[in-house]
Order: sequence, then C-alpha cells, then structure tokens
Amino acid sequence: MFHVCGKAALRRDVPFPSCSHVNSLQDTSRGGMPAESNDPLIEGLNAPQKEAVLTTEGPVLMLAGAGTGKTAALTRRLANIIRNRLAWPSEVLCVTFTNKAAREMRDRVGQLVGPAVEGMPWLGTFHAIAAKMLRRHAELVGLEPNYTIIDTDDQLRLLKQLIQAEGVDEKRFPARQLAGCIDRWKNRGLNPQDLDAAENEAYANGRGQKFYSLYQDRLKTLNACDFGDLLLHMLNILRTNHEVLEQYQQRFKYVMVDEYQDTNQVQYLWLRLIAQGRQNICVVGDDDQSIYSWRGAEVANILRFEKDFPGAKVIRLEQNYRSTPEILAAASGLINENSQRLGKTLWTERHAGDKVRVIGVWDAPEEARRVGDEIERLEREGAPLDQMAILVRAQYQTREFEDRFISIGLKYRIVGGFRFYERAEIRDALAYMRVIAQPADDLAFERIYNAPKRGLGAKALEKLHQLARRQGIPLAAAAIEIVDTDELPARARNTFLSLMRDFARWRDLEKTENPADLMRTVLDESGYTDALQAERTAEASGRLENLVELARAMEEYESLGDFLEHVSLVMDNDAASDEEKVTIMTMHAAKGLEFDHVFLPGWEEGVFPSQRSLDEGGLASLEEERRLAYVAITRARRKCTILHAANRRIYGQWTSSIPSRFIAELPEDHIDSETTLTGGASLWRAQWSEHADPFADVARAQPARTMTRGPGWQRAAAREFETKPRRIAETTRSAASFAAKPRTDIAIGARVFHEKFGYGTVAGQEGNKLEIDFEQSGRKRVIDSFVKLAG
DNA sequence: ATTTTCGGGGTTTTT
DNA sequence: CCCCGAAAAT
Repeated sequence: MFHVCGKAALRRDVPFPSCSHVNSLQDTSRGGMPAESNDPLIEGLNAPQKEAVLTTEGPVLMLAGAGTGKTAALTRRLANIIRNRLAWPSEVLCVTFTNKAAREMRDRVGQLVGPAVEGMPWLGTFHAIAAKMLRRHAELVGLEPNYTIIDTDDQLRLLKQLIQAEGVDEKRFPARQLAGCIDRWKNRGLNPQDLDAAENEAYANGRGQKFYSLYQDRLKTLNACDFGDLLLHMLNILRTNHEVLEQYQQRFKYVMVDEYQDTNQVQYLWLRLIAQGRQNICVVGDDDQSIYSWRGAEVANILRFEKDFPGAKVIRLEQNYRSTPEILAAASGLINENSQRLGKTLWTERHAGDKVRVIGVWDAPEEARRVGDEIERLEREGAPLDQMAILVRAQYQTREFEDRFISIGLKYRIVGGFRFYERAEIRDALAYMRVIAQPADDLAFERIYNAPKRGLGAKALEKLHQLARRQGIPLAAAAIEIVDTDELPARARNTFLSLMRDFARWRDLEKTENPADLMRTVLDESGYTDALQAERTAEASGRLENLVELARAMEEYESLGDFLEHVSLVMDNDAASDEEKVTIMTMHAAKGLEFDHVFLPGWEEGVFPSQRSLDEGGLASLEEERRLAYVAITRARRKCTILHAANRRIYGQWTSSIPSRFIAELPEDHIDSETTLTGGASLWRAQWSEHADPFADVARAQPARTMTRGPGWQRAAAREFETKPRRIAETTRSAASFAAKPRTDIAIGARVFHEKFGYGTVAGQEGNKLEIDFEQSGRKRVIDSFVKLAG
C-alpha cells in the first residue's frame, strides 16, 4: 500500500514527494469537519476517537481510560496531520514519557504514513527532545554543545566529592538525600536562587541551596548536565530568551503529549511556553493512571489544562477494547475507592470471560511455583509465552520467579532491572569514549584512569586534583601537565604520559574512524580487553561479550556524540529477541502494555501497597498505590491472576503477612478466590497451628494475639483499616510439590550437569537448592533435581 | 596498592 | 539477606 519514498527527500521535509499516499485526503478535517467515510485513518474508530483524530486545531484534552485505544487515536491524529500536509513532520512536537512509548509511536505512525515519519526529529521523550534543543542553545546556559549527560551514578559521585570538600558528615547527610532534593527542585523548575528558606533546610541544616549551587557550578565546569538539567536549562532559556521561544513557538505547528498525567512541573512549564504560541496542543492522559508523583508528576496539570488553554475541547475515551468485562469490573471497582479522581465510566462490548482469580499461598516459593505451573498449563493449551506477564511491585520480587523459572527451564525475560549501560564494563568503555569526546569530563576520567589497573592510585589522583584545581583545568589536562613536574614518582608520571599519549592518538582517530571501530581500538590499546581476558572467569567472558555487543550497537551511529547521547537517554535493555518468553517486570514498566494473561504476585500489606507508601505520604500515597493496582489489572486482556503469600522473607526475616487491602476492595461478583492454606495438604496442618490463619484473622477484623507478627502486620493491625469479610473457597490443591527432600548424592565441589546451563561445580547447598558455578553462565541457583552428577 | 573484613543500610517505581 | 563502601591488613 505504501511506496517507499526517497528517504533523502523526506529528510529534507518534503512530506510526500511524488508518491501519493492512498486516496486524496487533503480536503478534510480542518476544524473537525467530518472526513470521508472511507478514510483509512478513521476507519474502525469510535466517535470520540474520530473526533480526536480530526480535531487538529485548537487545544484538545483527551481523557483516555486504560485500553480505550488512546495510542490509536494519537498516532492516527499525527498521521492525519502529516498526510493532509497541515504540517511537515519536523513541525510537529510529539512528546512521550518513555522510550518504549516513543518507539511505538514512531512505528505505528510509520505504518500509517510510510517513511515520512523518519523525518520526525521531534518525536521522543521529554528528556531526549530537551537534550536535542539544548545542544543548539548550550552557550546560553554556559555549556558547550558537546556537553555530557551524566547519569545518577555520576551524579552521586560528584555530590559525594562536594560533600566531602565542604567537610559535611556524609553519614548524617548522605549524598542520596542531596541528590533527591536537587532532583525535586529541578522537577519543580527551581534554580538555586529560587529556593526559599524552608527548601534550603531540606539538606544539611540549611545548606541545601549552597550545595545545589556548588553542584551546578561544578557541572558547568565539567561541561555536563544531569537528567533534570536537560529540562531545567531549556526552561530557563525559553523563559529568558524571547527569540528562542518564538522560534520554537513558530516551528511547532502542532504539539502532542502522551501520558500528560505524568508530567511534572518543569515539563509542564516547558510545554506550556512552547504551545502557548499556536495553541494547537493535544494532550492525552488518564488521572487514574498517574503513578509517578514520587518523581514530581502532578496530576493537577491535567486538571488545570482547560484553564491554561481556554476553549479546550475535552474528549473522553471510555470504550475499552482490551479487557473482558470481569477484568474491567474488578479494576473499576478498585479504583472507585479513590477519592481524588475526575471519574470515568469504562465499558466494553466484549464477551464475558473468566473472573479475576485471587490465590492465597503459603510463601513466596510456592507463589513462584504456582505461577510457573499456570504458565506451563497455558502454554500446553497453546497460549504464546509472550502474551503472559508477571507484574511485580518492586524489583526484588523478580528473583523468586527467576529462580523458579530457571529450575523448570521456562523462558523468561526481565524488563528493567540492570540496564545494559549500567554494567561496570559498559560504563568503563563509555567513560573512555567520554574522555575522548569531551576532555573536561572529569567524572569519566576518574573512572578509567586506573581501569585497567595501571598502578595509579588514590594519591596519584589526589595530586592530579590539586594541580587541576590550582590551574583551573580538567583532570585530563592536568595529567599532561603533571608529567613535567616532580609531584609524582617517575613511574606514575610515565604511566600518565603514556595514557595521555594514547588519548591524543585516539582523539585523532575519532576524526577518521567510525565510533564502533574507535571503541574496539581503545579497548584493545588501553589493555582493558587483555585485563578481562587474563581473569579467565565466566564473569569476565560475559563482560567481554557485553563489550562486543556495545561495539555492535555503536555501528549504527555516525558520530561518537550521537552515540553517547543515545546511550544516556534512549538505550534500554529490551534485547529484541524473537524467542517467545514470559515477561517479568514492574507494574510501572508495564504501563502502556497489554498481555492476554497477567499474574500479579505479592498482594500483601507492606509489599503492595508498599510499606513506604504506607509509612509516609498518607492518603495521597495510598491512592497512588491503588492507581498502580488499577494499571496492573487493566494490562490483562483475558485473564488476571492475583496472588498473595502468608509468609514472606523480608531482609532475611520471615514475616507473616496479610492480604493486601486492595484484594478486599475488588468487587466480589467478579472474583474467584482460592487458597491453598485452609484445605488439602495435611502436611501444612502442623505448621498451621503455629501460625494462626491470617485470613481468618482478617475476616474477623481483629488481631490474633498468638500470631507471630511482622512489622507490616502490626502496623496494619494498629491502623485497623476497614476490611470486608474474606471470601475463602475451600479447595483441594495437591501439595505434591512441597515435599522435595535434599539430595544426598551431591556435595560441595561436585561436578554436575544442568540441561540449560551445562557443566558446573557445586559451590553451595541449602536444602534442595544448589548454588552452582556454571562454566558458561556463571553462578546460578538451581533446584537439585534438575542437575545430574557429571562424569 | 590491592585484598580482605567489617559495618551499615537498603528496596519502590524512571529519564 | 545481600550489596556496598570505608577502614585494616598484606
């Protein structure tokens, strides 16, 4: 249907050179006129969706509930604008919240309008777009265009240095806390001079402002920015430079914003300035899915939209196309408990399906076992693995599932968690590149001056720092200078000399070689590769593989600068594998995604809602947790399974827990409850008597005095929150999986074979769990019945 | 200068 | 419980 148009022409903003796309649509839709009924862009859309697509002029607020085809509406709206030549692709600002969302938007618009979308430079996350703008105007805030974007890790190291230099006790006032304050200030659009006395008190007895200001100065010297700066600097520029502001107001004929409920103050101000020019702004959001207030998002922004842009057209999308009525009812019932909401009524035409299932289990391992069993059953019935997901509240919960799935050989992938570029070797490699690209990057220099080990230590660095400070130059420059002094032993001076010669050579190379080859050369010549190879461990070989992977990723980029920006802002861990796998991720990461089958483990007080949200933040915080629950449930298309365990180990302490209040808030008619705890296995009865039945307690809404209680339980009991009577279906679930006895034929040091991981040596044994150093895949924990003695 | 040991702290959630 | 960073040991 779509021809591939000449890319070069498209990049130059010629939207549809000679190739005409589908029917002639040019005559439609200005001001919301009805379009031709055969317009493929609005085909299959419901009335409000059509309205959203066709209302291109003026401010539009789209209130879109979960699964109501919001992305379809948004992408088609964008496609409509481009196709009807209301704007060139480069004249549309389209902001999303995550890279994933940006990518999806790009893909889907691409499907609608063809390769023209490649000429859409202003489609991306807030941070990516702000970074791009800032490159053009860096000098206005005292930066050079090749500024470095530092991550949280660098930020913390830098703050630590400042705190130490000021002689503040780092134990009492941790760098993390300062980082938190600074982030919050930046999220609110506050510069150091904007802080009032109360804010100033937030860190180290009234030294908040001092440190914030020191930190900003230091960043400027390093020619660096943190994440928050990208937006704050741009906001400052737009506020103070009218020409720049006007330039962008003129440029962007249309502005679209996804997940508007998650914008924070600085994003809001930035957007408002830009959109105020032409007023053609369309924001999409759902107050019930606002789950990022902890990082400064303000739902108020969405409530305020009609005031900011008078005459805004409000469009509500309420027909849900994703989930069964049962899932929808459960989610709606839950979110109804929240007091602060605009209120929407989701409905669906879909046929009735299964009820939402709530399963109570004994402990976390059983929970993982149970989910694993269910997934295998679904798989046997023909459900694809990539249509199943386990959504957890916090990252640590993934582990239990990982362990279990490894031992039963179930393919899974964990989204989030360790990002590729957060690994030490990747950061080291990138630090080399940063020093090459930007010699003022002291943080990068400090990272690699002795990696691999070259016999340079703390005192060498200290001398270097002194010299750098005296002369007001970066460390890399000081390293050149120090060679001609007698500040260091000859040995160290020579090391610096040769290191800096290497860097000079690499910088020359940068001009001629592509980034990927440059990095291979650097890793080679710096001795980094050799050092890893010399280790001869499974871990080191994994690191080497990662570095190869990194070099491969660099192939796509034309310049080192492009690549570094991409790494710091865009790169994520979604290793595109076509293999079918179960997805394990946090509820936050799942926003915007959908799966046929969703498992929601750990619905216990203290886990979800999380203890932290219960301890601090009061009602608002609890309501955010509830919205998170709403988001989680509404990810499911066909079936949603919620689990809670009676016992869980927290910080190594076994803790009894009670089911989450959110379970009690689910409308009974749409729920099937089941617990393995009250019926069946006689084996459990014995343990039962020691651990009074937590569900029975909740049913009576009074504490059982004999029960061993964890802190979460006590807090919950003390609060005496309202609890509906529990619904407990007596079931006869077999306890077959419980009995596993540890094997006696395997001892530490034994060589064993595992189907998935190959050969390895037993490093530890605990019950029926083995810790094994695998030759190929490193150290893993496995259930003993899945290994054979080798040889 | 590197390795070892000890103690403290930490878990939400993301760009 | 586990990971990290900072002092102590080689």
